[in-house]
Amino acid sequence: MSKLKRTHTCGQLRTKDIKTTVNLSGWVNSVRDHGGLIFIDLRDRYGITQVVFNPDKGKNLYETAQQLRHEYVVAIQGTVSARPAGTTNPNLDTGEIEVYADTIEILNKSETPPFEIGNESNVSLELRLKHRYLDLRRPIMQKRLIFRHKICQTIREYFDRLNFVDIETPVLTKSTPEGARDYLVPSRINLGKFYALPQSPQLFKQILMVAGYDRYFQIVRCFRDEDLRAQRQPEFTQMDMEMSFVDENDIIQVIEGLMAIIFNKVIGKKIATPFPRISYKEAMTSYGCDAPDLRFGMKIKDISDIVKTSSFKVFLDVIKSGGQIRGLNATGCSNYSRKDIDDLTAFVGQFGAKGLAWFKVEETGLTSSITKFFSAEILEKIKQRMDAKSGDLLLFVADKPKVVCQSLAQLRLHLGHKNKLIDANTFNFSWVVDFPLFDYNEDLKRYEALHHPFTSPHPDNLPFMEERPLEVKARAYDLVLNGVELGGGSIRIHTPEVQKRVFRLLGINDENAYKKFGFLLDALKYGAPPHGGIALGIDRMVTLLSQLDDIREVIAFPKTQKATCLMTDAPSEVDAEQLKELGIRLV
RNA sequence: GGGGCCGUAGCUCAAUUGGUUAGAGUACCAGACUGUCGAUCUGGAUGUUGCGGGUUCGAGUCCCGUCGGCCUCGCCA
Repeated sequence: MSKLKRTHTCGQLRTKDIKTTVNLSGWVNSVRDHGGLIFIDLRDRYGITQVVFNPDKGKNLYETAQQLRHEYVVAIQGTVSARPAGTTNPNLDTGEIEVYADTIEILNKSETPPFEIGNESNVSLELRLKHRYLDLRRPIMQKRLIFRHKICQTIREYFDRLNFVDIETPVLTKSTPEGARDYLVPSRINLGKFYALPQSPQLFKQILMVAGYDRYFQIVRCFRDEDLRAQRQPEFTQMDMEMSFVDENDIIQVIEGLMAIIFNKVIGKKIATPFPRISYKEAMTSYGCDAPDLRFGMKIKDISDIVKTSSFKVFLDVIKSGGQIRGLNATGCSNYSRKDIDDLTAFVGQFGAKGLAWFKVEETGLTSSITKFFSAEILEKIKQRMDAKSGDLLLFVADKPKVVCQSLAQLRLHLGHKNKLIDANTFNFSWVVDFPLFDYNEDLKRYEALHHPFTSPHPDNLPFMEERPLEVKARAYDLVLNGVELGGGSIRIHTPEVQKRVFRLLGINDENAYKKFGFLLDALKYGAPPHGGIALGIDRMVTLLSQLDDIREVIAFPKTQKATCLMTDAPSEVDAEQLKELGIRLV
């Protein structure tokens, strides 16, 4: 260890410290060698301080200073001095002062780094991930991870104050059907058997409610073995909580309070609560998705009823086969060229839409290559339905509801960004509520849980659950921020009877249910209190609050799109001996 | 599993319809310089054009394959 134990950080010294002797430690950010005078910027995570080396202070000192290069780690001792008039640096918090070095110790040298440790990063993500220790050394990355820490710390303080208990749940647990693909871990002691890494601690937190803990929370890692996206990593972090003796509003209130305090303490902003609530049906009808971005309008409208009397075969065929015609008003976009519209058509094509019908709104009325199929009366009705004014462009998709929803939802976002309708500085929270409990999977020909199989049906719907499953409402709620699902939760089923009924509807017979979820069904038998909770994606939350769009920017060691770690080279092959012990043979 | 974009000096990029010795900025190295702070000035060194094959008189450029990174559809209760 250095004899020069640091007394201050590199972001700390001010004019009031002038004439004191200090020790600083840090990384050499830059060297400016004037021959007879050497300046270095010394950096640590608190800031940058300029250190001056003068040959008058001794030959050894000066010769050592001449050896300094980028990212050398040094400790110096020196005197804090006012900078001469005209040489202060307003860009540095410490720019009024500098430290005249008396002693320097090179604690470690550094090879020339593969990229510069500045705030500007033109460097490829690939290189950043490979040398993540250097990337994370950049002030901007340190700021992001510290920001994340502060959010997590605020969450912990908040829940602690409300009497929640932080309880750890297993990482080696049981593989369950449905949901995402599990990451599996072979068991050496039980050859041929596997643990799964948790997709979430869902069942454990419910069990904790049965155990009487009443209020649980955890900031916890979750794992899902699915393909990656900019917003999706195979391992991610959730703020997970569960409460007993509550209804939807209790959970919602606690989370609104949490978000308000995070904004207040971490960002210094006030946000209005309660957050608006929008039904799943309204979200799908007006925005085409269950996590609508409410920062701008451009709502989706249905014109199926209007155009069913037209002679446009494309529309008529779609209606006949149970589809719909919906569209949106691209306000002020009637100047779009043929190519612009072709591009939009290609855009919706990737979501399954076979085409994009369009009308330009002009003073004289609607113009398009397909107006001849529509009577003047129909065109007028379309214009009214779409609130169209001269200069607008109306875009329609005709297809199955699912395709229409997805392509219009994406088109709406696309146009919102393209036409700069979205204020990037607003934080728009909302709750999406009144979800259906079940969804019908056409491919598998069976019902699936929209949320998860432990979500409570609305009690009023229990009598007809088996007869009309799709009409059953779930006691579920999703928190949406700027069009991104931050998380979701529900009031859970707390009786074995209802839980078994839901399993049966999902095609899980009692025998299988016991095999997979017996511990839950058993637990529900022994006095399970009514309970519910929610989980929020921390990575997404931090990303959005940092106004970034890639969760890798707020995760210290993220994986690539192929789910590898470029720094450690995980996953990697293992010794034949290791496989043998596990009873595993590669095929 | 499908579709798309990208890969040239340590880094970020350029290189005309395929054309002669693959360049620039920056970083790096050396020298000069006592008030710089993106220091400056002078000089220098730096390439398996990801890899393999093909087309061609000639390939960084075109084609096929492969590896890697990214975006996306499916997938993600």
